[in-house]
Amino acid sequence: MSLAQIRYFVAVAEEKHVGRAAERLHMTQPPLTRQIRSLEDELGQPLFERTPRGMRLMPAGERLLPQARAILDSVERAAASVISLGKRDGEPPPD
Amino acid sequence: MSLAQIRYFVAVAEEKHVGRAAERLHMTQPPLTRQIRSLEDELGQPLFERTPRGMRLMPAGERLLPQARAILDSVERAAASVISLGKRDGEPPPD
DNA sequence: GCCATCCAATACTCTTTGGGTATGGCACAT
DNA sequence: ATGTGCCATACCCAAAGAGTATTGGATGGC
Repeated sequence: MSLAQIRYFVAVAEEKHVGRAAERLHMTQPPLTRQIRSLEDELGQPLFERTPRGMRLMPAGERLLPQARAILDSVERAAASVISLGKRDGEPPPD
Repeated sequence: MSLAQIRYFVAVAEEKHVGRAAERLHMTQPPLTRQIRSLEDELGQPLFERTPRGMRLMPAGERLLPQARAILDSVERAAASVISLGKRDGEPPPD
């Protein structure tokens, strides 16, 4: 499970559509399809149900989504927090 | 910033020694050195001070360490939480 | 019922990333 | 001054990941 896969998962969950999610991620559909499948394989169960109109979250996916968002957020804030140390003057993040 | 880099960073921070950290990570020293440097480049500042006896955390590294651990923990728990849905019978993680 | 359409999935290639081996450079201890 | 113990660099190779082209499958219009 890589950060990229987590980002991909969130994008597909939100767009409910691999094609649109790929566009949003600035990549093409096939590699995105593969990464989602690979993530499902690793977790041992399907995260999405494939319908003719797109992708629909299954229970495992519903369980993962909020945690996935939280992880991406933590990473973002960790990076910002460290980077901000480099800025001259104030040190915004108190923690 | 990848999950692998975060794991590498934590290992080096704990071992204070690239060689030992590499051993613990089941890899060799050179790629580990490179990944640490690449992380420092991305964050725009050094995380470690290089001394003749090993690696010592600098302020940016001290700031990052707890957040890095928390991220790895979140990922671990997210995966476990989803995987547990597949197990027959009980569903341990209530959340 | 048949065809056009709109999805995701697969086959295949190529670029990029990441790890390994060998070696260099630097500081300290003796 | 030489040996030892670090991290850094050079170079190569294997594995991961993204792109293009195409297939397969379900649905909806006619």
